[in-house]
Amino acid sequence: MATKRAQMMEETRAKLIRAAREAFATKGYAAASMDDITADAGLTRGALYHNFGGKQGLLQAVVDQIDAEMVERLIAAQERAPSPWEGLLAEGVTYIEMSLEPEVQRIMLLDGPAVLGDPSQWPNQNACLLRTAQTIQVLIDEGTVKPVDAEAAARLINGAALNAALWIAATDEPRAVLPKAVEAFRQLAAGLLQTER
Amino acid sequence: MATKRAQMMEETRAKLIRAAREAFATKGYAAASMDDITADAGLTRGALYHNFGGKQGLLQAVVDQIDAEMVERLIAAQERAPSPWEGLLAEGVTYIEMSLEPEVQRIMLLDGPAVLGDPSQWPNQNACLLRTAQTIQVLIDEGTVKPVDAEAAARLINGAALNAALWIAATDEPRAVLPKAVEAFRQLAAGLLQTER
DNA sequence: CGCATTGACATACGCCGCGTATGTGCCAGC
DNA sequence: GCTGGCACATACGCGGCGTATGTCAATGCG
Repeated sequence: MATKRAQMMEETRAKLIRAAREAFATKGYAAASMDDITADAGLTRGALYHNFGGKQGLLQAVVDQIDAEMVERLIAAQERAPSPWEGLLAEGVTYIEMSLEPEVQRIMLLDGPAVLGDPSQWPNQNACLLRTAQTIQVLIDEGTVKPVDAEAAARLINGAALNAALWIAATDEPRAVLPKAVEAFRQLAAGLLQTER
Repeated sequence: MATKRAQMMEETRAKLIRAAREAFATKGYAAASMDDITADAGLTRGALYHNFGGKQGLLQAVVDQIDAEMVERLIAAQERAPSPWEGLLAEGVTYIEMSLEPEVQRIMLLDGPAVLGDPSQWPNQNACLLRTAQTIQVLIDEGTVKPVDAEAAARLINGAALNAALWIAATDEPRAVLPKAVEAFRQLAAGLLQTER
């Protein structure tokens, strides 16, 4: 077994991450105090510094966790689709929908990049992005989409979806503009398709 | 003439905004202290609070100023293009290029949204976005692009350009990936075109 | 099985930065 | 020229972060 101390430590980390997710999502990174977070977790700032090195480290851990969950949902969405191309669209739509969740939006799309820098520089290398790039590469190889740079296309696709989500979330009637955004997204994405269809 | 006091006040605001632009761009919003900013401007925090109400107000003023400059450059780029469609592409490319500037990136793309919330909610209503939406609407009216929602398309286009820029800026050789990004952007944007071309 | 060591976490302290309340000098109007 | 008000400076308190130090328990070794 993984020596008692190690599993206690994992438990501690998990409690801190859980409390931090809650606080960062509701109050934002800057407004969330480490004292509050650690108190919620039934600990003190000492544990936080010991496990994560500081506030940024904690945010990084939270980001990594959410990123992992997101990529799992992306994969699920893509696998449910009837074709690889529909899979890419499904990923995009799923990304938009996930970005509507306050937690994702606040932590992954706003505070994350602002505090930790560009997502492509994150230690985890932003699994969501990698996933999309892989999917596009498959489509290029099978001749469905034009031979563009896969990473570039993934970036733009994700960026488009991201901003669509931010826009939707900021409007008064999110459910009214969502279909408009999805439609525009599909049109844009179609630009990647081979012309001789 | 605009009564001496009023123009002194404008001068004060200008000096503060100038110093804040510098500080926010280089150190980031959170790390930039109001004491440093006001000292650079040859003033104190009293002036800052009087004129802008606080740190956020100052950031808002900086954002508004940069946004105005950006939209001016976008218009110039669009007017230089041979056709409205090329104008839209030129706007996108210009947007990408502007987003490569550290000042724009840090203030407009990272800290701005994180601190002030989504750009579409800003008092100025983000002139860049409005501009793109107008351009797209013209293209829809003249039948060049499909009848999608102009605002939605503008959001996605800008979002794609934005993420392309963040990506480029984060890489080691920005000048190498820029053309790849631009190419992918043009392909994506082509998805908006009427199919019967 | 007892002791030393190390590691996980708590406690304590100082500094910095923001916001506000209060003070001061200087321009406008009568 | 005197007064009121405004633009800005000064002074103060509070909260939050980071670090240095302390404490207790678990591990490893004889």
